[in-house]
Amino acid sequence: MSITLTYPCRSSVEVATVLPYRATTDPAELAETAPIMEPRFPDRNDGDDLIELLFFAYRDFVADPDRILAEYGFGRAHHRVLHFVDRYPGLTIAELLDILRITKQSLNRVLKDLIEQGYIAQRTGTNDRRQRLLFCTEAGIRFAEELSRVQMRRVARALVDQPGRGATDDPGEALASAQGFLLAMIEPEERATVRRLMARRTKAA
Amino acid sequence: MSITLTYPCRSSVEVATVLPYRATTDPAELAETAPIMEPRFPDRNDGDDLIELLFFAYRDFVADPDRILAEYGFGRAHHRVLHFVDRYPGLTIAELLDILRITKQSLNRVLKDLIEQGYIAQRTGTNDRRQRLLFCTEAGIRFAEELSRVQMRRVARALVDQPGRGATDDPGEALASAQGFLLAMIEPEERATVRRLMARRTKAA
DNA sequence: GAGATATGTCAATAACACTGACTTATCCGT
DNA sequence: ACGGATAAGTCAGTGTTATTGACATATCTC
Repeated sequence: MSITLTYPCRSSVEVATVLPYRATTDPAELAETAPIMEPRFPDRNDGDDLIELLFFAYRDFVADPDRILAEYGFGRAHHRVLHFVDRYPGLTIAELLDILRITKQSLNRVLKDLIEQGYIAQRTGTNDRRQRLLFCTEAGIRFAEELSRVQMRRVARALVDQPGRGATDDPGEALASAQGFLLAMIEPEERATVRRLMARRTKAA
Repeated sequence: MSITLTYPCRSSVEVATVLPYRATTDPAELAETAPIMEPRFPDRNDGDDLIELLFFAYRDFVADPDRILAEYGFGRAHHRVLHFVDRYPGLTIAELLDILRITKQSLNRVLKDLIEQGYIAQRTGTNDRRQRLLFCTEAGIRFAEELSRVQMRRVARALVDQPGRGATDDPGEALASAQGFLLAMIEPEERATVRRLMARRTKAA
């Protein structure tokens, strides 16, 4: 029942025919429910390892800025808002809500803090005057930069430090494969949105 | 001042001589503070991209189990405890606290819920009777498995789905490089601990 | 002008974390 | 066997981040 197309050398991921989950009972829709190729881990430890590594990596990844934020009396939520507003100036509230996946009320609390303390400023939209476009102030840019620095350092080191990678290995490959993996971890329907967003970045090289 | 050892083809990570940060002012210790090779992104967009991708990947990664947990009336904190106890039966409270990086009080709240509802059981340590060894009950194992399944699926797909990867590419390589990157993201002093922990896994292949 | 949209705001609640202080049981070295 | 250290449990209070539901305002679009 499970056609293993596994690749020769080692246990990693196999592809098996599996009936895809459908929320419908509509016969017309179910008719087109052909078996699809569903990837599986022949050794579930490989999957568990990756799940745990993601947990540990994220744990330490957020610990860096947390230390700095505590000095300013802010939390992680403030960091996320500041980060995205810094990187995508002119972001609207709706866009920010879609990125962060929190409610308007949750966003408002932290956004209010950042505006009141002069890190973020609002401007009424020009095309659509209902929108509030968000921008970082000078202080906001500096703050975002300070937070970014520690995370940037960790990520840069991670690309170079990888055990098993020789000095001859191209870190550009490590970067590309990390980006590829992380992008593929994103919900498929959201990938285009993320790509579109990231294409809007304004920082100079 | 910044010696670029960048690799030919594309902009990714360069290595520059940088004075490492030292918390000390002790001259003896400072004397041995030789410049070390500090990796940098020549194009900071590469770093920012990776930081954001990690955010988005983690956001969607935890969203899967969140939906299931909500049905049971549990939260993320319960999932984390259940996951680690399931995978490392006999885990002690102290070990769990070190993994999760939360306080005893925070752990106790969720652990109590899981014990009261029959997903986790405690046994007094045999070597050291002060310790409480944690184990999943049958129900706990099933619950953990249900939560694991959706995350496993996302991770397995991510290794196969990666855009730019042809069908000829070895997903074993994708797995190895994702593991390498995530492990390298972990605080260096913690990597050994994580490796040691993961070597203790008990699940059959 | 009507309905949809973007934002802001009120009140109440829950999940998850923290600090600080204290207790109990057990282990280990002298 | 005593004393200090360690593992765990617990009490009370607090803060951050999130939630829901309801409603208000301004603006856009047709």
